[in-house]
Amino acid sequence: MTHTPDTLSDDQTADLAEMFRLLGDPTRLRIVLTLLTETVQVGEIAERLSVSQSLVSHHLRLLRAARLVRHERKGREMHYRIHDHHVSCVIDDMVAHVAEVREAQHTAGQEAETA
Amino acid sequence: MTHTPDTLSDDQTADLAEMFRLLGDPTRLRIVLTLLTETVQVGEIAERLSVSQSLVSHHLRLLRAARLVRHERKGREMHYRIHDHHVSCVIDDMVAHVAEVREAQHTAGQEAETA
DNA sequence: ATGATATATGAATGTATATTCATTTATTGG
DNA sequence: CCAATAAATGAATATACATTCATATATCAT
Repeated sequence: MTHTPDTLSDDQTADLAEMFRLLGDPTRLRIVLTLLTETVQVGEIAERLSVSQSLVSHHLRLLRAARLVRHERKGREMHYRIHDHHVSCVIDDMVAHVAEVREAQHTAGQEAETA
Repeated sequence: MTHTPDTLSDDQTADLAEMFRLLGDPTRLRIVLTLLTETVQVGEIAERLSVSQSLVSHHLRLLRAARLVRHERKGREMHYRIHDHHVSCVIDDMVAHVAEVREAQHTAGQEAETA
């Protein structure tokens, strides 16, 4: 059911947590979602998400370091895109999970989430 | 390449970020990893990870609310396990990503991570 | 009922970090 | 070279939240 070895090294576990943590911030996640299907330059990301260019840059630096996104210079512009399909997969799976949870919650009506 | 619609509702995006955030804490992630292949009771999780029972309980509550894990009472014990295969998939994919990043970093030698 | 075990909860706190603002570094065109 | 545009960086701050400690709830055995 899972290919993940049940024992990961401390380093691997830390890296894994760090990746998830990076996607765990709403602004940063929205940036990643923006880059999921397109290559977009910094200024336009900021514009689309209505956040400051500075903030986008700060976040992109972290996302780059974790290789969640790639960048390439085109003149004065920096073009960013998702790093690879693993990242897309992770997000796809999580979107599916969220969808299921929401469905379950609707089905369950207004009961407490976890009884 | 991705099935994720490029426009998610604000709520969906928030939920998505919340899920990732939950996996983004090292302790909480280790708890989830523990439950990836087995059903384990609270006390034993605490023991295996060498953290307090209280802390494990606090984390499990959050993981439960997000339906990242399920629980079932067996006498005085609470048995926890991963909620569903989506969660396993997310982790598998991310493990693969981390593995690739590490490989790339080795290959690249000691250059700066993002030039 | 009582004591013992397993888990959950609440409040308090220190730390990590998202965001802002000001500034700096690149790159292009004149 | 200069001005203009695009992006990156550093420092400062306010806030969120992981952890601890003390206590409460639940279940079982006697």
